[in-house]
Amino acid sequence: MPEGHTLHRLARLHHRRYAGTEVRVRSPQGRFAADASLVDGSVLERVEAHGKHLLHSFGPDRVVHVHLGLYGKFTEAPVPMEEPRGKVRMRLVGSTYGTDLRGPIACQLLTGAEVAALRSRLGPDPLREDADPERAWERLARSRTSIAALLMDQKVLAGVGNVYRAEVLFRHGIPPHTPGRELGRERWQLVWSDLVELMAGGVRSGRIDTVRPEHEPEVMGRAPRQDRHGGEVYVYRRAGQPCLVCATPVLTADLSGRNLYWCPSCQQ
DNA sequence: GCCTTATGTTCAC
DNA sequence: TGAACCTAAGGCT
Repeated sequence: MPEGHTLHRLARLHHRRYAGTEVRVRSPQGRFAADASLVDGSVLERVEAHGKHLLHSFGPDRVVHVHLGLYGKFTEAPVPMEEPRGKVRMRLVGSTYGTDLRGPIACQLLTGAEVAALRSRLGPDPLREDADPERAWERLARSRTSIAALLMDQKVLAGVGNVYRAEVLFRHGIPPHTPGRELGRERWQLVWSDLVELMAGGVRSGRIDTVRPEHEPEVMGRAPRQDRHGGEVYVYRRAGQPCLVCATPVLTADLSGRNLYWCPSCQQ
């Protein structure tokens, strides 16, 4: 589930639910227990996301850092909550709601300096006001690596995952193997502003929808369909199926361990 | 029920 | 480049 929009959506939700109040923080599973005891009963000051990283601040030197990885999930329930079921890494309970975290790749307490180090490893995040797309362009402009690989590199750009990568390249007709430095600055600016818009939509809806109005099922005279993750997309996980625009079969390939999808005809 | 797969990252070689 | 990690859902039998 987690590309950047998911984390920003969670940040927004957790801020609304829990910020400004004292919260109980515990680790029923135990793996986060020592850190949890250091913030348990404290006032949660704010929650924010940077790329796919979620930060719950209890003070400048007490920041809970969560990265969901591929499997991590938050669930929530009104208080009083039932006994935790399964492996709950962190349970955070406020006055009206509580939330359980399972299966994250990271859940740890960080100091201010550690948070700064984390941020310095991340490229600009299309979902953050403070993002500077020029920083990403500087990396792209001197790289022979494919744009498909660069879009997924969190040091270049923070928050884009496998779905947004495939979809934004399709929407701009960019062949995925194009070297970063051959993209051109103007094209990059268009891609960036499209990501800003697409991902903001993802934060609002909680799903990834990338199909333009003119290609929607009703307009194209085909049956409505949704990707497994709940949204409507052009090429992601549609290998072998006809392109929604030109009917050419969608291709797939392994690119450094991740599945890449594209239309060889629309993206030339 | 078992097997595969997955919107991710890190570490060892 | 490949394995490891953590969990759940879908497809298969």
